[in-house]
Amino acid sequence: MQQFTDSIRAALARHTGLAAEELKIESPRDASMGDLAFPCFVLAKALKQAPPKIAAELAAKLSAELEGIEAVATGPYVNFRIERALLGSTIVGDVLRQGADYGASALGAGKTVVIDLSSPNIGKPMSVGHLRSTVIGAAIQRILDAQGYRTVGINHIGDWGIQFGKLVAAVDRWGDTVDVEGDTVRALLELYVRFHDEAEQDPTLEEQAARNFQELERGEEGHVRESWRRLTELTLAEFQKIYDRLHVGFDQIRGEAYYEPYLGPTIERIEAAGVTEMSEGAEIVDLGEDMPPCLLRKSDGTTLYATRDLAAVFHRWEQFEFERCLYVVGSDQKLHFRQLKAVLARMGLAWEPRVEHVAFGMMRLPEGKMSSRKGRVVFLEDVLDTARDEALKIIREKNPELANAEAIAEQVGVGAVVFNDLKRERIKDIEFVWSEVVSFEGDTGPYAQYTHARLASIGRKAREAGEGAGAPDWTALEGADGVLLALGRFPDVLRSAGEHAEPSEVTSWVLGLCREVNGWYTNHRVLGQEPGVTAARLALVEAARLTIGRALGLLGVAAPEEM
RNA sequence: GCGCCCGUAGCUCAGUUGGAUAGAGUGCUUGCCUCCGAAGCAAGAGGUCACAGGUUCGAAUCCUGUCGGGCGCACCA
Repeated sequence: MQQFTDSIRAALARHTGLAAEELKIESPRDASMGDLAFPCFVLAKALKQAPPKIAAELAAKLSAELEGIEAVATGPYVNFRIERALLGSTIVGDVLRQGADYGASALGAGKTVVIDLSSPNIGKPMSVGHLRSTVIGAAIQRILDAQGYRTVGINHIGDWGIQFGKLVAAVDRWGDTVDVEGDTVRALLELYVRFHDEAEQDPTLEEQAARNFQELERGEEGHVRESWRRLTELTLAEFQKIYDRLHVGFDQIRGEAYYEPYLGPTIERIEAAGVTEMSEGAEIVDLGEDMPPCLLRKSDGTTLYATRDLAAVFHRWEQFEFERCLYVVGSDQKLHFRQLKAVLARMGLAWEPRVEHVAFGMMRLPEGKMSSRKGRVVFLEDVLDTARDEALKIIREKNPELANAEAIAEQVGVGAVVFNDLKRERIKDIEFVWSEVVSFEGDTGPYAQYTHARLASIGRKAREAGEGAGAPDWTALEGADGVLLALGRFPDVLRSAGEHAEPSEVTSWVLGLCREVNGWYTNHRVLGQEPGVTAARLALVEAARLTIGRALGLLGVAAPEEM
């Protein structure tokens, strides 16, 4: 596809005197008008002519010199129509030649992108809210990987803070009433809630918690640290089961505790930049009128979240000299990241713009905001299980002979949940509605998986029948324009999705491709045609299957051959 | 109160970074399984792009204001 836009751009540049990069080539609103379009408004001022006149003149000149591309003026637009057989052979050829690499590029060669994703808290359950950071971050990482970036996915575990003093105190008192070893997360949640309930009557609890955390901060290798370490390990092991189901891995798993030794030097570094001051007994960086100051050290001398994040970002810069450092964190923390960046800016660090908060909308329940304290949460594990069970039910009904039904139900169910989370623009809030999450029809992951399975099935049948050999007759792809153009757009979609850190660009594109493919093959039979016709259509089927599978893979959704 | 984000079909969302007659899914009403998998396809109805101004050849898109919703606002993370 790129070759067509390139040659059109080059020809336009020759005739208009504008630089090729300035010429915006877009798609016509109505596909019947052409494959590509150039609006002539930009030239009107310079040439002092009406856009329709410019379009007519350009069309005449370009038609003559572009091989295989017809240029027609429609009002103020020049519309380009690529010769059908050429379009088909070029795009299908590109896809099949590049195979699983189609859409990949070397855009990011030699550049590193650090991605902070998932980042659950020890002692709290992984809710459907954490799902967002995990699947959005992982999709962004895969999309950037495909463009040649070196990516470093970091799971920044919340394993520090006063709540661990509370947790250790609670386990010490009531640990034997719950199953900490076997069902860690639920047990710790129960203890945490109990701690807060009983602390209202018993002030010694808060005192104990504070002593515990102080011991932890001192770095003392005693009972508290031992207990903290054990709870962390048990929780992480439980989280790992979910990461396995989501097929998400990390290059680094680091708790906030990792940065403890760096906190002192971090504060010294900020002090050395001359931007710190004391205010109400706390050490702060003043950030002007626009936002509250950033607190580095509380009046009792201990550090805060922001201090640890600053330590982490310095550490990451020194380790990687990243091109971008992406924080896939909910939009409720926007102010925090604005402050973080403002501190870096005040320090005069040139790399500050490379730090980006990739914010995403909040997951809300119909009855209100989620709250683990009020028991108003949906556990991710339950969601995945329910979706898997629902998928299995449908498989038993629609495809009872399917081998490995359980394994495929897992792929479909988890795929539905993941895809649903990546479907809309990430900044938008989501209301969690069960019926939407376990829906497998329309704009859903299973719809894309189904399309993939159908295409795979046609390919299988062709191999069994020994069809598809011989020279393709590319004119047999008439009516497949929508599929071809969608396939041709894929590399651009990936680039844009990476640039914007926006996986939804890939989901909505792949749904569009699937819609085109489904429409096409219900009207154009592949098998049992003239050999040239079957060969061409089969090649398109294979190209579409590969690309859909590839796109789903980047999103973290499995693409089964049968379902 | 202040700041940031969101507002497009009954509902959930796209809308090619300012371009042509605003599109999907879902729900509703229909039609299609002797024909490569009906988790599918096709058709119909459904819109003052929250509202009011402004910027220009052109605005759902940019600016200002209003309304509605979400999130946040120094010693939690």
